[in-house]
Amino acid sequence: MTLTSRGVETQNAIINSALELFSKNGYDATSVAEICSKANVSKGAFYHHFSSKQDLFLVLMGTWLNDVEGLFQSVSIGTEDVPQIFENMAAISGGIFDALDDGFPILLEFWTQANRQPDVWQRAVEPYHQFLEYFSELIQTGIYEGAFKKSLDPEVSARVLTSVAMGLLLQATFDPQGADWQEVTRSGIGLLLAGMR
Amino acid sequence: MTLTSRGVETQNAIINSALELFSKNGYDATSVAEICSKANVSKGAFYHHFSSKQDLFLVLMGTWLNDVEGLFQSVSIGTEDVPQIFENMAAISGGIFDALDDGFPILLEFWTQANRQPDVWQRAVEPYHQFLEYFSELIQTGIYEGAFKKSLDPEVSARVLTSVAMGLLLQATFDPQGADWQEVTRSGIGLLLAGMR
DNA sequence: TTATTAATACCGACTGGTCGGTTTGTTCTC
DNA sequence: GAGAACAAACCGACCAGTCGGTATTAATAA
Repeated sequence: MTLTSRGVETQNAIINSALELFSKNGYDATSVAEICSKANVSKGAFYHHFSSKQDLFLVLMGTWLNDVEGLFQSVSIGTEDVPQIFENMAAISGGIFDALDDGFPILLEFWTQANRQPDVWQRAVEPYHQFLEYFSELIQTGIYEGAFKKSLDPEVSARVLTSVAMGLLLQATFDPQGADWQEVTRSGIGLLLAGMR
Repeated sequence: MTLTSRGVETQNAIINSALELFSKNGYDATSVAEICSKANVSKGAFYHHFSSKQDLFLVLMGTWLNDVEGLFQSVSIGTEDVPQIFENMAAISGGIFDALDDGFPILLEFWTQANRQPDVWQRAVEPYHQFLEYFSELIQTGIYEGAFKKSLDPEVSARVLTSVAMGLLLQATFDPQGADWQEVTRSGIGLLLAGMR
């Protein structure tokens, strides 16, 4: 099963269309025909490249999670002060998701699908755990450097930090005009870091 | 347009079946026929009581949000120490959602639907804002009582607190076995309160 | 108490249309 | 010319919602 350059192009077209439609209307409410139409591609082409709608979803989720991981890794280079890293993350958190086109809605879609379909769940847990571990290690370093109090449990704190981030994104997506979310995010991370010192 | 006791019973049967199915499989993946079957009710009965599938969803969301509000109000009576109230909330947060049958998955469903359908959004914003206001007032009281530092912005802090709660529920639903979520919740609220003092 | 009326509650077959996926055949590309 | 890439017609299952008609229940009159 080789791949011509033309093939890769249509694959990308399908993936991009699907990303947009899934995040706007959800997995179930998005039809394969709709995806094909937006990608200027026939159904035959679709099922030549993907074995099913779910298959496309899994591929989509995989590539998206990879992209996110790359972006997050790139944030923490050049700085050694751990609290500063978290504050940097907070400062650009909006931008990170903007850079990924459709941002949080699609993550929410991944989340709900993973809660329902075991195969989706299995593909999502590992990146999720890796992400937590990355945070955990960062916090551990912070403790070692004396920036955080020694009684802190890195793993637990990592989950709390993740919670704040996810909760803020959830609210910001739901009610974008409701608050200055950049300010709320900055303040939230600030409160948490203050509690961790 | 009156209602016989028989009518109320079938209404409840439909609502309960729908609650279960919506939270398990989602709104789109749940068919009206499925709901009827589970409720031992015909399609005719369904459309006698609800004008559409969406209508049922809105009714369902309304009653659920009312129930949640009642539960949260009932938590804060009998105590005057504001930080203690939050710690109590954290302690019973798991129980609160257990008491509401299907807990967080259905809330997630409300959230995603509200992000997509304007009418759902409109019905959800008001309770959401009321909830935030309730938290905000609680924090304001805490500041007045000297439990929190004066530089704290009550509204912003309320949103941060909500974020932690939602983020924790999100993670706990996704990965129930991944951690001792009761402990993580306790610790998370603890960190936040420490930062607020 | 009983018969009548009317409104509520309900049934299930049916409809127009959409869905994910298949099939058959054509067109590119190497 | 061989296999990859694509197009479009097609299929059966399923969907939300409708409709003509039937029970059930409550109010009213005899």
